[in-house]
This record gives sequence, C-alpha cells and structure tokens, in this order.
Amino acid sequence: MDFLAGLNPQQREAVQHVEGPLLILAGAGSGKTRVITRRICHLIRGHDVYGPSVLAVTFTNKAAGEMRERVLHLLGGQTADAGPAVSTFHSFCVRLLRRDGASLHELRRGFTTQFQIYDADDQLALVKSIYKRLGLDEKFMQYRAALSRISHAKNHQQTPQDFYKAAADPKMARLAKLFDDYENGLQAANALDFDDLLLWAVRLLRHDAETRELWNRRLQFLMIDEYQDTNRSQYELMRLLASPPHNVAVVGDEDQSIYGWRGADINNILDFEKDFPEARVIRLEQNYRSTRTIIEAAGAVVARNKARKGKWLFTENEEGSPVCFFEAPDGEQEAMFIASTIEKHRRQDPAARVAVLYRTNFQSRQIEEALRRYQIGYLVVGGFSFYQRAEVKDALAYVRLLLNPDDGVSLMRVLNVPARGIGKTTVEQLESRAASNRVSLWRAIESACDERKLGARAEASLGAFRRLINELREDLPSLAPQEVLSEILERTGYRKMLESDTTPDSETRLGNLEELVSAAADAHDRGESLVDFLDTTALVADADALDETAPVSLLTMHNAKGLEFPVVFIAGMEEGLFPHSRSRESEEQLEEERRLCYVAMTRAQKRLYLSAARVRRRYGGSPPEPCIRSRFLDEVPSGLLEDLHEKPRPGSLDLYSERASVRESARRNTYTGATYNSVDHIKQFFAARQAADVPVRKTAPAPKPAPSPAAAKPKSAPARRTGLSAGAAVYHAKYGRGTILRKEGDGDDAKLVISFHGFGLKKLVAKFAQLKTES
DNA sequence: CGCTATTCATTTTTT
DNA sequence: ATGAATAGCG
Repeated sequence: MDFLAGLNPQQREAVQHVEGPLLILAGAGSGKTRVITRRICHLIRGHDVYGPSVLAVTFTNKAAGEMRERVLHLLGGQTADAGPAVSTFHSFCVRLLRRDGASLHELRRGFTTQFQIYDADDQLALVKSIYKRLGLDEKFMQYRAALSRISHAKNHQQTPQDFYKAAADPKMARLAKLFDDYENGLQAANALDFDDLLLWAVRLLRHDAETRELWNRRLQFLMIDEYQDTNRSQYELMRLLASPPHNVAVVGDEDQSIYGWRGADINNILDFEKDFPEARVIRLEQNYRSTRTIIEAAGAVVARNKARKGKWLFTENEEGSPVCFFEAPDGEQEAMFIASTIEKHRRQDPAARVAVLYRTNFQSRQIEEALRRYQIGYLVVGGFSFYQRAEVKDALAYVRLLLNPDDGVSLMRVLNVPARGIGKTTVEQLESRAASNRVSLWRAIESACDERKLGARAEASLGAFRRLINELREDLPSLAPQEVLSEILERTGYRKMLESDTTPDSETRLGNLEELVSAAADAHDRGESLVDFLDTTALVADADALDETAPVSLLTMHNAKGLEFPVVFIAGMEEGLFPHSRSRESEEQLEEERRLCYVAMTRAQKRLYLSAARVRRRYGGSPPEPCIRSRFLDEVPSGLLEDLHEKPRPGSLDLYSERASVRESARRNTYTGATYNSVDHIKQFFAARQAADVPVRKTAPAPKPAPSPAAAKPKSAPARRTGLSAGAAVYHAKYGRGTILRKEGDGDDAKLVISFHGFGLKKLVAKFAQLKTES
C-alpha cells in the first residue's frame, strides 16, 4: 500500500517526516486527518515503528475511534494489538493515572488509583453544598461563575493559597475559601474533576521519574490534533511526553482556535517554533472541501482578525452557488425558513446531509419545532447526553458510592432516592456532624447511628440505608458491572419507585435504565471493568453522539469542529447572539467569535445559508426585541452573498413566498420520524460508542459471563399497529375515554398526546399505556 | 417527611 | 418556556 498516493507535495512532506518536531498548519478542509493517519501508517510500515509506541491525541473520543479504525484499515489485516494508541487528552490521562498514579498519594492525601471523576453535575453539587455550608447564595456569585473561576485558576496553576494572598476585597477572600473547600471536597472524596485529570497527570510525570521514563521509552512518536485548542496543562503534558529527540507532530490552525474561554492558549501554536527552534513547519493551504465561494467568503471574514499568522486558503474546486442570506421577521419564521429550505434540498438530493449550526443551545428548540412541522427527522447533538439523565446519574451514583462511601456528592444524590424517610432535618444534622468531626458524610452516618444520636425514625431509615449499602458493597467483587447495576436497581427499590410512578416519562426512564444495564453488559463483553465503565460514562462528549448517517443534524458551532456537511445553515446571525453579547467586551473575545464564524462557515461543502431574525424574544413570554444584523454578515464580500429576502431572483426558487403556503399545511402536520431522545436514538448512540475508545486494561479480558436475566437487551416487540393514530378514540384504565391528538415517534416507542375527558392532555408511551381503541 | 404549587430567574460555547 | 428553589399543606 502506497501511503503517499493522491497527496499534494505539502501533504506528502508531512507524511514522510519522521524524526524531530513538526508543526503542520492545516487550514480548514486541507486534509489533515488524512495526513495524520497516513503518517502513522508510514511510520509503522515504512520505518518499522512499533504501533503502540505512537500516540495520537484527538479532540473527541469519536474522532479517536475513527482514526484508529482508519489506520488499522490502511494497514490492512494487522491485529488491533499492534495499532497505534489513539485517544483524547482526558482519556489518556485517566489511563495514565489509573495505571501508574499510585505514587500520587505522596502529593495528594487519600489518593488511590480508584479515584472517581466528577463531571459538571457533580462539580455543581459540590459547589452548592459548599455555598450552603458557608451561608452563601447565588447573589454572591452564580454557581457556574464560581466554577468557571475555579477552573480558570486551576488551568493557570493557581492554588487557593494564591487566591487568599491576592484577595483584595471580602468577595475575593470568600471565593478563595470556596476554592479551598472545593479542592478539599474533591480530595476527601478521592475525586478528580476534568481539569484535575490533566493537572494531576502532569504532576505525576513531574513527580515520579520512573513513570516518566517508562512513558518516554514507551512513546516514540506523539501527534496532537487541534493543537490550537490545547491549554497549559495539555502543553506541559506534551513537553513531558515528547522527550528528546522531540518526535512530536502538532497539527492545528490558529484561525480555528475557539476554546480560549476554557483555557486554551492560542500561543501554544503560535510559539511552537520558539519552543522547538529545529521544528519543521508545513502549511496545508489547499482546501478540498468547499466551493470557492464558501472559501472566499469565510476567508474574508477571518481576515479581519489581527492575531493570526496570516495564511490564505485556496481551492481548485468549482465556484459554486452564492452564500445565501435570509432575514426573517422573527425567530419562528427564521426556523420555518430553515425547515422549508431543508425540505427543498432533500427533495432535490435525499442523500445530502444537512447541518444547522447555532451559537447557543437554546436556539435549537425553535428549529426543532419547525422541523417537526415539516416532518423532517433530525438529530440534536449536545445539550443533554444520555449519561446526564437524572435516573442514569442516580444509578451511577450508587455504583460510585459502593466503590467509595466517602464520596459525598454521590451519597447526597442517592441518600433519599427513592424516598426512604431521610429528610431535610436529618441531612442537616448529619452535615453539621460531619463538619464538626471533620469526617465524611458516610462516617457521620455511621457514628450517629452507633452513638444513637438520632431520633428513632431517622435512625431506623439511616440504619437500613447503611446496611443496604454495606451489603451491596460486599457483593460487589463477585458481580459483573451489569449485575451490579441490576442489583442496585432492585435492592434500593429504585426500579420499583419508577414502576409505581404514573407520570408518562417514568416509562422512558425505566427504558433508559435498561439501556444503561445493557451498556454495562456490552462494556463487560469488551473486557472493561466496572471502573472502566464509569470512566466511559464520565468522559463521553456531546460530539461523540454525532451520527454521520443522520440526514439533518442540529449542533452548536463548537460541536461542529472537525465536521463537514454538504449543506450548512448558520442561524441567529445577530449582534448579541453571534457575536455573543458576553464576547463584546474585549477585542480578543471578539476575534474568537470571528474564528468561530470561520469554523462554522468552512463546515459547508456545497451550500451555505446564513439567517437572522429582525426581532427575537429573549425568554418565552417576554416582548420581542429588535435585532441588529451580525457584523460578520457585513464582512462577507457582497458579491458572494445573495439576499433571499430582498431580491428573489426571477428563475431561482422564491423561498419566501412559497414558505407561507407550505407553512399552513405544515401547521397541521405532526412529526413521525425519530426524535433526539427516543429509545432508538439512544441505541444508535451506544452503537456508535462501540467503535470509540476502549480503555487499556491491565488484566486479561474477563471471560464472558452467563448472561444474567437483567442484562438481557430490551427486546423490541413488534410495533403494534392498532389504529393508534391521531383522531382515534381510545380508552385508558385510569383516565377513561380520550382522543389522540398527536403521535410522536414511531413503532415501539411512539408517544401519544391524548386529550382525556376530565383529565386534560396527557403524554403517554404507546407500548406501556395499555390503550384500548374504541370503535 | 413528602408532595405540590408557586415564584423566581435564566440562556455561551464544553473535555 | 423551562427549570430550579422555596413555601405550604396533608
């Protein structure tokens, strides 16, 4: 196999580079993924490099999985064992810490390699509990703001002590205390947050020479993708891993740096040549993705930025259609424009994938609504992931509690779920007991019970809870991950709680738990331990849920990084929304917004639509406010932009006037395709996960256990076609007679919106509702 | 204690 | 419009 076939001279040069530092400045769509995969193959085949001594770092798990597969495919037939290591920074660090992190207990009290990972939810819960203890509320500072201050500090190697010293006013002093308590809270629970994963990996490699040397021997070649979005910790990790002769290749594009707000330092890429004066620099400036019009339009926008190396992307692709701009009267009609135009494209070319990009997640609602009216199936990437659902997090919190009873956040989460009579007063007593004895909440429960310091009722419920957890803990070693979960769901009464719940979505939640159990079983089959499984659940990214085959995807511009679509819409081109109002204060932030605009525009291969609304309401019922069109629109050369509103060209489709008639019929229509949160969708999500990152394990894969009943996959019963469609009269055991108004979803998991006489509207899952049709 | 009804404030982007 | 925090009732 010739790994150089079909490459241009610059790409070829990059692929053939072997020793020493390499900086690849790769413009959008210039084939960098291709270059990375080919270079890995070239090293392995052409230079007899041992596969696992190559580490490639990507931005998402999904990208990692795809890259690994492509390499293995290109190498053809070679076993997966000899393939390169490909992962995200975060999963690499988790692996490193779990394998070799034991010595960190010398630096961090209570650290063991069984540490837990606190995700955003857990961090929030921790901060809330600290607020409560310190008698603070959100008027002091919003939880999220406090967390982002803490994260920023950690990314810049600042400690609570630095904060105390620098505190000029009482507010800063309190923030320092908050930060201090937050760090102590993590330490007490032996938990690491996302920032810590990187930070402590760096500390480990600094502190433990043996481990560092081990990894330096093991890793001969390092490649880092999206280098423009690395932060300080990631940079230091690179320095520690890339020992002389510095076989490190970084790939990036300063024009696509969009994560400055979370600590990414654009100087990492700008200064690479200073860090490694011997570095070879290769520019990939030919774009193979987009039409010339799109490239020129996007290039003109980003050219307004001052902080850049100045690279000019060119393409030999066809000129293509103009970039279209549509200004709708309001947000709803903007969404309807998008939906109707998508429909038009899908009629012309059903295979063309479409993406709708927006700045903020909340914008998806209106667009979803419009797509449903047009009966266009779609996929929302991001917003909420499967693993963030309350019931899934509850179940996982039990698991974590079993692994580590001192994990206060997990304990608080499940202490009274399902309700077992442990109320506010009891919890407060326990909290103050824990605080004054300087022990974890779990120890406080133990001592309070043993010393009989509680009322009879509280003592009974706490005692029962304590016994339950201890029993489950004893069983833990003998159970496979999926069995642990089923035991928890049974013995804590969690499943029962949902089964006796009559609200419509309790069925969905039960279904989600089934999926969770079967995901654990799949993980077990792949040889993963319970801890591996927890890691996976903590490290899945929104973007990992992306499905290439989805005809229409809705996602933020940030999540669109690295992706491409034939047809792209960018919604909400308004000042305050994009560029976002919070970014208007400084020139740097504005430039980052502009880069985001560049990223978004260059996702498009053939057609690019920009849209805005003349008025938009901030919240649900607030009055519509007038909008000013985004400055970025005016930065697109007018010759490349076609304004659909003002001059519907004779001969070209008049999108605006047709919209009104389609809209009328769309109003009556209901959505019947897949919804983003349907069971089908979650299955797809897991199917996609299979291909992604599989953590390295120390032990051999456990033998596949006899399938336990609880681990059996939910069987898909044949869809019932019993005339359950809009307009049908039905009978429900509890609510009596009703009429079906709408049907959402299809087959097994269809949801019905039914108007019951005397009960109003109810949303029920068809397969569980036990409806009888009335003739 | 647990549930429901109400008020209230809330929208950047995320590994 | 939606969700989270709180008050007030059973």
